[in-house]
Amino acid sequence: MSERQIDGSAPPDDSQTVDCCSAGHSLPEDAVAADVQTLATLGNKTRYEALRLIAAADDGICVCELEPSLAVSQGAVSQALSRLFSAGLVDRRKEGRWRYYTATPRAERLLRVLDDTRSLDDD
Amino acid sequence: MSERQIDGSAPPDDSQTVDCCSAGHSLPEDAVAADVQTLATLGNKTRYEALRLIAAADDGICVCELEPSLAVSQGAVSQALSRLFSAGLVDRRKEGRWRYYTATPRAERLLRVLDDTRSLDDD
DNA sequence: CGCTCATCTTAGCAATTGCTAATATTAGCA
DNA sequence: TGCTAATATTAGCAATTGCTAAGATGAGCG
Repeated sequence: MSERQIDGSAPPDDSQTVDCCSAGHSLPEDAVAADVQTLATLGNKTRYEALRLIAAADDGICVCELEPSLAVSQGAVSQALSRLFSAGLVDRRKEGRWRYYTATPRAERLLRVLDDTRSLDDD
Repeated sequence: MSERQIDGSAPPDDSQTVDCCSAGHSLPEDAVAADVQTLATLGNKTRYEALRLIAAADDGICVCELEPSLAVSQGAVSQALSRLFSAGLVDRRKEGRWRYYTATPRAERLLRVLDDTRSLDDD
């Protein structure tokens, strides 16, 4: 049975966390989708490391420089960068034959929080 | 062909971004793995929304309260919470028959950065 | 004790992901 | 213009994921 109702002992009081029919967190549906997309993009070793390398380079870095560090094929690197771009985590500029990638402020702040909280518990 | 070398025109100067054999970002392998794990955990709608709900509740929230808001089975909710816990994004305490979940500082800071940078570009 | 509720665990499967290999595109250069 | 280097795109496949359904576990209560 999954009738979810309490017989005599009530679980917690939901007078403030619940709005009308169930608990809510008040975030527009598309903001959620965008965040999930962003996080899923970074939740992959190739893309995460690509972003780290990009963020570590001061003035942008091109695909051909990234390739030797990421242990995947050229096509995979290109796919990773496209995905980072769609997620708003990198910007890119074309220069001659090369395409230079830079980290967006959003990406930089995310990386910073990860570093700041890795084994710490400040707030 | 994948011989990756420049004939006459050098791509960028890699005198500072490259260390010895290729570009590096100087993060221990297990820190990378942990971060990727954390991000992948949040890169899923069910788990992301679960964390949002948990973070929105002041004093913890139990599974039975989460269930109606997340459009998945009870088992799936439980799995989501376990994953959030392993990733260090929530803490849990047992109280009577119920299990209460709270967000960790790390989780709270991640959510805050997401909110702060959603459509903005400050740094 | 035996029952019921809250939660967790597991097996199994459909859907999604991430890669490689191959091919396309675009820009400089001879 | 034709060649080559840099990057992007695509198809296809193995591996992983996320869910449901079913059963297991553990705590309170009569």
